[in-house]
Amino acid sequence: MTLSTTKIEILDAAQDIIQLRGYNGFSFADISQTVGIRKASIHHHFSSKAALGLAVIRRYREVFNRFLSEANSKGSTWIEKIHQYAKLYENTLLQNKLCLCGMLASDIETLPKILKKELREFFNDNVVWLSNVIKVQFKSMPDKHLHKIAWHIISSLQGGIMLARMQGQKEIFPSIWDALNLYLKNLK
Amino acid sequence: MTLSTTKIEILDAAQDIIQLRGYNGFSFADISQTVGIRKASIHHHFSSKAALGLAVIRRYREVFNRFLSEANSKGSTWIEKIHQYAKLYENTLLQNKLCLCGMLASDIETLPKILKKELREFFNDNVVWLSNVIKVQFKSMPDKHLHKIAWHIISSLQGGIMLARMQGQKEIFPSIWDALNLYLKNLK
DNA sequence: GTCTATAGGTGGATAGAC
DNA sequence: GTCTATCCACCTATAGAC
Repeated sequence: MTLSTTKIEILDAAQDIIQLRGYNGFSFADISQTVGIRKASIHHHFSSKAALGLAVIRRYREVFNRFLSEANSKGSTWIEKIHQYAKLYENTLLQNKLCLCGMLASDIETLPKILKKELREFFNDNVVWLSNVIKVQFKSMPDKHLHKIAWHIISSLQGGIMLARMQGQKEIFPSIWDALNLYLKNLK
Repeated sequence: MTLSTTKIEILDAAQDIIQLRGYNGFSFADISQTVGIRKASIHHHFSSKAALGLAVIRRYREVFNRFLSEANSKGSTWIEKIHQYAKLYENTLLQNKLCLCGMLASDIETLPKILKKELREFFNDNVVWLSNVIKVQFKSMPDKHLHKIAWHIISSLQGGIMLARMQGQKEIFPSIWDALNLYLKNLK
């Protein structure tokens, strides 16, 4: 499926604003200004705010999963793979943004139902990927335990990016990776 | 300072809604309905939305700090103290809410300046408390390292509560405490 | 201290011309 | 596919009666 330039620009603008200010902090007026079209014209491309939000999450999820696949094929150690995963968060922080889905996770109670579903699937993908990465090292570890570790990794990184940005001290984030790294190396 | 009943009810309602839906998801209309007074009457107690928000954070911070002081005087081990800290988050999750300040941390880009300042001080208090608790066990550990560990604990718990609520799987949270516990026990 | 009434702004969304 | 014009709901905030 090919997207028109305008459609992509709208998606880009919407994603940017959501990662910066959250779902309730983004409006058609903001996008209108960034893209350079009128509010009414956005509705030609996306029927509603929810439809636009859904499209943003879907695209983000696809891009994210493509990154994870590629990280897999690079043949590095399990720790290096998780470090690449962490770097993804750090790059986001350096743009003063949160992970799109981390931001939406805290907005969950105000989201249209269809967005909640897509959001949970994004995190399921993440848990599955991390679990598989860890499993290579700990072959006999039960899935339940693998998932626990995966959720801990995601929680630390999502919390870390959120707090480092809030505090205006980006150096907080790398130190969280250090701690996480120590935790992973002591696993058995 | 004594607060009138109405004032307290307004603070309670505002805090509840912010912990559930965030700063941009809370309105005078919501509070009006919960407390049972008209929107205009709220302005008699709090001059603006920002003033109300600030009062909510200040009170939360005070209550939180009182809890931390009490936890200190209970003479339990350092791990038990941090576990009590984690329990505080778990109780919040069981009400389907986020930590007030965790929620506001993700809303940071949309907050009035005065709220940002108070928010950062809340987290500074938390870092100081955790650092002091850990220092009892690791007396020669440099402050910088203590702060790293503190930020990691806060990040995991804030991220954990956010994700467990989002996923609708509250059992994710205790498993994050397990991981954190393992991390702490391997510190040296 | 609470009310009604209202101002002035912004939100998402729609109709219809071009 | 983009525009103008408009709708209605909701927002924070204020004036002034009671």
